Amino acid sequence: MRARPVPMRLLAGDAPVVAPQLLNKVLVVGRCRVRIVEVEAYTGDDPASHSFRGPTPRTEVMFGRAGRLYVYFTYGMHHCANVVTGSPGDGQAVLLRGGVPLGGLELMEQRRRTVGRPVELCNGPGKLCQALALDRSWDGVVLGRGDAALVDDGVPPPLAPIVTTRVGIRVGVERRWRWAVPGSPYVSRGRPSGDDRR
DNA sequence: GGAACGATCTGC
DNA sequence: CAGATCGTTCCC
Repeated sequence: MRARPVPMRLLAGDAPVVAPQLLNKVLVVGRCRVRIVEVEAYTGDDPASHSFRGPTPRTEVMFGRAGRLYVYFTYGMHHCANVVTGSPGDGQAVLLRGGVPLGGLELMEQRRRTVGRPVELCNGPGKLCQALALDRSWDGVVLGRGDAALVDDGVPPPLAPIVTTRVGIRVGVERRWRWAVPGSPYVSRGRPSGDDRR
C-alpha cells in the first residue's frame, strides 16, 4: 500500500471525531517519520483548551483552517504539536501525544539524547516534538506542503481504541477525549486522571 | 508592571 | 515527588 495524504475532508471534522481517526496515521517531518498512536481532542467550548477564551496571538492558528500545525511552548522548556481540525473560527485541534518511530531514528536519538531505546523517542507530546525538532517556528505550517505531512500508509485506526480522560488537565476532565492504540508500548507515560478503560 | 500557571519531562 | 524554566495570560 502506498502512502497518500490524509484528506482535508477528514481534518475538517470535529476534533473528537477526527482524533481517533488519526491513530496509526504517519506524521512526516523532514527525514523523520512517526506513526501516531496516542492523541487528544480540544475544542473551542472546552475549558481545558487553549482556545476556550477566544483567539490570542498564541492560539490564532487554532482558529484558522484545518490541516495546519499548532505548536505551542509550555513549562518553560517543552513544545507540543497539534493538528488543527474543524472549521475556521472553531478553535479545534488534536494534540499528538505519542508515536512509533518509523524513520530517521538516528536523528531522533541525537535530538532526544537517548541511545537504543526507540520507545523513549516519541512517547509523550514533549518528547515527540523534541525528536522531530518541532518548535514555534512550525506553528501554522500547512501539512502536506513542504517539510511536514500527515499520511495514510494503509494501516487503519484501531476498531476499539483505548479511550480515557485527557492527561495533565484540571478542568474538562469529564470529557474522555484521549485515544490510544491498544497494547502499544509507544503511548506516553502521562497518567490520565480517569480510568484507563475502553 | 507583576504574578500565577501551565495539554511536561527527568532524576532523585 | 519536586525542580526546571519561561512564554502567555490576566489582573491591577
